[in-house]
Amino acid sequence: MKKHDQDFMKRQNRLTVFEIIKSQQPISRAAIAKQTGMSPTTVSRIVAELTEEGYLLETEQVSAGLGRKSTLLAMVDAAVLSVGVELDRHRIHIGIVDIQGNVVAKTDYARATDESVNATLERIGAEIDRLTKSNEIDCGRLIGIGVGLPGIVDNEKGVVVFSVQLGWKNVALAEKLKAITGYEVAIDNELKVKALAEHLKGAAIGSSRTAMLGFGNGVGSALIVDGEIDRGKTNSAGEIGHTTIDPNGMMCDCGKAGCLQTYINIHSLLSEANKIRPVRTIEELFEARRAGERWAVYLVDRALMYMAITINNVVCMHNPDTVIMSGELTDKFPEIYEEVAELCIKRFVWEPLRGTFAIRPSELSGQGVVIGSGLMSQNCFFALE
Amino acid sequence: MKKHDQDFMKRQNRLTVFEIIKSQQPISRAAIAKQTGMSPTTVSRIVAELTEEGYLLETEQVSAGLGRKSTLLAMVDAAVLSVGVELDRHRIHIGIVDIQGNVVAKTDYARATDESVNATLERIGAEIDRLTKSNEIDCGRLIGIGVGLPGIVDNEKGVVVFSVQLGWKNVALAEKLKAITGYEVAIDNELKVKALAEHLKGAAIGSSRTAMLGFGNGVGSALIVDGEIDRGKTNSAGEIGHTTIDPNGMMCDCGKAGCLQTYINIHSLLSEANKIRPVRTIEELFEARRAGERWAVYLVDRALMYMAITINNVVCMHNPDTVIMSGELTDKFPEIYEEVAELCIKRFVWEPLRGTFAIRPSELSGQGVVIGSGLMSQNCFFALE
DNA sequence: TCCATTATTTTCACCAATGAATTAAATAAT
DNA sequence: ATTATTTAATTCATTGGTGAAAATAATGGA
Repeated sequence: MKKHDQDFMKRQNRLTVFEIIKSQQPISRAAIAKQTGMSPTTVSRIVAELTEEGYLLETEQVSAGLGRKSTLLAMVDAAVLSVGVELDRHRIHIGIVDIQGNVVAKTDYARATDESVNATLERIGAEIDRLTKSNEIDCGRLIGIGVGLPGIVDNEKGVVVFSVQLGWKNVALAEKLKAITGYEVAIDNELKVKALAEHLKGAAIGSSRTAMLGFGNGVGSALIVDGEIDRGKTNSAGEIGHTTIDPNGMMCDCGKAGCLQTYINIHSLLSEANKIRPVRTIEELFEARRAGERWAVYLVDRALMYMAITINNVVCMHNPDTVIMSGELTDKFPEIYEEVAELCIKRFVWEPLRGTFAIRPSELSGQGVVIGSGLMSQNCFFALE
Repeated sequence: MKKHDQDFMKRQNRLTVFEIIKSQQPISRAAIAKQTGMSPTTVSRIVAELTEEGYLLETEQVSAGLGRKSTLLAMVDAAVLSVGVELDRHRIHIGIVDIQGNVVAKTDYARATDESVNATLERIGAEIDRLTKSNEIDCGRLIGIGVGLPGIVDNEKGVVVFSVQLGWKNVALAEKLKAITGYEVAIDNELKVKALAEHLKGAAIGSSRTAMLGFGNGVGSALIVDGEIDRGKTNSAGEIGHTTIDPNGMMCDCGKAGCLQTYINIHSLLSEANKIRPVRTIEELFEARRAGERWAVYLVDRALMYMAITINNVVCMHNPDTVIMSGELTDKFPEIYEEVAELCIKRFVWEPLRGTFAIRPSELSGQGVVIGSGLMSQNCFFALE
């Protein structure tokens, strides 16, 4: 429970006006007043402030029937910029993201899997520097850096608690990167920020409850409730890779039997396939399936079935209005989306829940993490300031 | 996004002070000021108001070391009363609940399973009337009625969307009961209010993320996040009875194969048992298991295993700090609690999640719904007023 | 032209919260 | 016992955001 003083009240109202303009622009002062219940006085004052500070712009005048025309307001997209970083084992993507989630500049490069934390961060710092300079970014408008990475991440403390993929444990990433770059740094799990990106700019715009599923190397889920990332008590919400799907099933790397990820994971699929025939890539496996080879059909069909089951189980627990499928599997083989969605609804979803949600493919796959982490860091900024 | 004006600010601060006193009483004005960051002036004014209105009481003076003694403040428990109703197929429990969740008066009676909605509500109204009169309850302090029942319930609209157990569909329960009694009525799913009760007064006090599991006739879960019931987009969050646990498994009543509830449900267990030997009650089944009869051991062990799996899966998705086991099965056979909890942690929980949560048996089983629904209706009151 | 209508700005009063100063009541030091 | 110190609570004046009403602006229609 927070103290509510005049200052807090003002900041909240500013934020409200700001968010409305951001999402409904162009919009008039009067419309904002009507929608929020604030007095026109207040809206005008806040708008004047925000304009003064360079966040807003009056665009055209429009007549809404009778009476004086309204003056429409719009965001100055470049008024707030942030950096979004996708930090993966093999590759790093960096982008400059504006207030609307547009990527105004970007770069990416390979990362050596054995590179140290410090070396990785130094390089990121240098690349951000290069990127801002070569694109003549107004660094005065750059308010922070967001980083999305695989693993359990403590957003509040800015610490990577545990990342199997990166091999990191209790790394004070935000602090270190801030020391290097000078910017505020917000970090989070990559699937969670990706979900945020889809909610703000992708396939889940307007959704008040978005469940994101990631099928790739590992299985994960993330939930956005009323625009907020649901992180769980210890930042592990959505770690569904180790939900038990078959207590008598295959052994998982984690030492338990029947973990979900054992049946969907690209890595697992390949190692299962290799018991039958040498298969190097997931593409080969899907090719063999298309060719109708029994073992490939079996393996992939089973994976798709478990994907459908996962969607159903997530829906039962979370009751979302939108489910987004994403990850390496759906990126590489977009045709499976329809198959899984149909299978899920026809075979697994309980009748009363049918029609309460939509299943959609990710729309930002390539840039989701960059956009999401960039926007997340902007949220942190506005929450504080 | 809500409008923040002075009035809102005042109500929020009042609420903050109120909640702190409720949960930390007896406490001094100074301590509240320190904790909230409000000025002593503000706290004093709010306390004066609340005292004036009869909600608070100065108790004793206590010296906290040096300086002037603090005057401790406490709630007047009977200042706010509400009615909690547990509405089940066969039986109805009614209680008068004070602000601390104490049941100050109660009654219960059988309900004919074919009784109409109106007859059921008329009877509830009459019983509430009788209860308040015979216990000399100050009806001026009675601010509302809360009802907990099985099924999908739209709390906001006050409508029972769908209840298999009661055979109701789209019943405007809150409206009807308000028309009969004159009191404000808040309704919700029984497991959800039970979770709220455990959070406020039972096994999950102090938890910021409580997952409640109900194992009985049907399987369900409920989640309390920061003291708020998580209802989902269409009030179906936690409907885990129809999560798919074995795609090639037994048929469920719902027409799908391998639903979780098919393996845990008391009804299912009995019908499975009866394929082998006539068994009338769940007690007989457990008795047979204790006697070491193979088929009974198999059926019950399988149910317990799926209960353990359910806990694991809920933990993976929600990442709670506390998991509460409740329901007819754990009420009747409390010994299974240890067995399930141990099995869950040893066999199913992923290493990084171990130690992040506690599994506890419900502490309010008999009165959870009455207390929870009563307290829920009080929350609604304070949120509005 | 004048009037009704709607949008925006200006002026001003209101009031919740705050901070400084004060009063109250205790303990510690002398 | 007396004084200094510490903490609690109250009193009073100030601050600042908001809302209400009036003023101003701009438009379409009679």
